[in-house]
Amino acid sequence: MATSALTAQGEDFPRWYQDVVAKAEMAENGPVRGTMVIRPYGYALWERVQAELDRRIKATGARNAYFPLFIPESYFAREAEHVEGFSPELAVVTHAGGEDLAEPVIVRPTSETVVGEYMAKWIQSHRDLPLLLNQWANVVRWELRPRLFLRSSEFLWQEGHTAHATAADAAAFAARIHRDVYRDFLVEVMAVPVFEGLKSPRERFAGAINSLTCEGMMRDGKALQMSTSHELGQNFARAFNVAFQDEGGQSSWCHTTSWGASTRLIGGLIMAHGDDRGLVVPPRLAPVAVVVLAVRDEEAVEAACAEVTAELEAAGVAVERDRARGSFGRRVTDWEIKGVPVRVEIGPRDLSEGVVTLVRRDDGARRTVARGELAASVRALLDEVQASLYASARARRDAATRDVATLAEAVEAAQEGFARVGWDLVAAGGEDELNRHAVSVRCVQRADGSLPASLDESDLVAVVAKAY
RNA sequence: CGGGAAGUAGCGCAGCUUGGUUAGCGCGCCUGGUUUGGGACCAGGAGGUCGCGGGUUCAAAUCCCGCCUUCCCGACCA
Repeated sequence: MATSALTAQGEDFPRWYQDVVAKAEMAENGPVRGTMVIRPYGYALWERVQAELDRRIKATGARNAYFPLFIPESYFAREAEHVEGFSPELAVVTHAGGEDLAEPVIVRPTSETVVGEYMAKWIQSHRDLPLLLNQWANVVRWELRPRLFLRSSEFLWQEGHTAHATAADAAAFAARIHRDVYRDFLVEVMAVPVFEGLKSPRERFAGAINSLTCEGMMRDGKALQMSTSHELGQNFARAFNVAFQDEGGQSSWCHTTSWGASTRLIGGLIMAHGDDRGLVVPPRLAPVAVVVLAVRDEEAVEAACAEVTAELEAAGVAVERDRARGSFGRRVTDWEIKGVPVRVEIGPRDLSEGVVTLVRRDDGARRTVARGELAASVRALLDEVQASLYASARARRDAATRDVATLAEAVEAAQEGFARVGWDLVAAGGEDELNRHAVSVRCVQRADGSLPASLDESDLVAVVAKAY
């Protein structure tokens, strides 16, 4: 057996991450610093993320629309915190069409401003509310320290924007998106257990009055924000005159929300489940859930592979037949790096016994099943793998999370994983102390781990960690 | 943007300290053959402005200066 194709996680985690991204043929750097070329396999994963999120987003009643890439610079100036938060990472077009522009144009880092402008036109009456929009788009935030999928100067995402008549309605909708779109997707599809909670005022989105987050734990113990949902209060409505008349003819500002998840989720997928053999993709997310491999290049074996592939396809399984040349071991390794959850291996021995061999990517366990039970066995095995990935991610996360009583203990625990410490302690000046040690407040939650209604609740707990 | 490390074939590297024939090695790639139940082997072959620009020198991958890029740590962030 040859040496590993990848740097071991324990040896150098960031290097391992890069190796996986490269060797699984997911993405590479673009010619301009911070840009990313997403290769077909990486994009197929993103398309699965899109499909699952889009379905859930539409189920909430939101509809897709598209707003322009270019935003007038003046829009940003209208919301003070927003412009302050984003100005360091804006890309600005000052020259186009062969001359200097009268007003510079911002390449969107997010679209609250331009959406606000059009919401104002579209909303007159309480009957126009709620207005529930989503867009799939690229955005640009100039990054000083780019990293494929995790931090690139241009990335892909969805951003939802909604307008409501009341603060309570806006808050309820943001919570619904958080729960029914993001948390449900992360847990049920991506098999990533999440810490959910509210962002501390310091970690909040620029211009929001409240931010909800799903935080995942990566296999090196660091945190990754997987999604955010923001209550924007009336801040943007005021800045863009998004107003409506109620039943009594009274005019008031709308309450808006925004919420997003990005290609960063692919980075989270890699780091939440990946192991020393490469990527590990949960079956429900996998663009290829099953790969069928011929152990030997023999006619009868190839014919059986073709039959099995067709049978699984007919059974609704995302199956691909391995067509690569080279030794069996090499082909196996290549599919392992790509994280395909289940392999069907067929060789002469299987043929003579009327069985096929099924191998799990996550634990390497193999079993043989009768040809007649193939489709049912594969489906059951995929469900098993899905459940098992979530369970082991959950076990790792719980083992690396400590409840502590002091800031010093929290900093110490954050060297290896997450710490849960009283929010009162953190809010009373403790956040500076944590930040000095590169530890940040990932979210604030109730003691039982549930989502609080506001930071004003008593006995809240801060989940703190080092973060990507 | 601050601190550190590095740029030599598609990828990973050696050579640089002490300047001097035709710049090497592994993987990958191409051709042919033998192989294939966990990263196969043999034979032949292609592939290089040594990151870019300038300087020193009879002579620069090697020494000097500037710039660019990448990676790590920090600040910022989805």
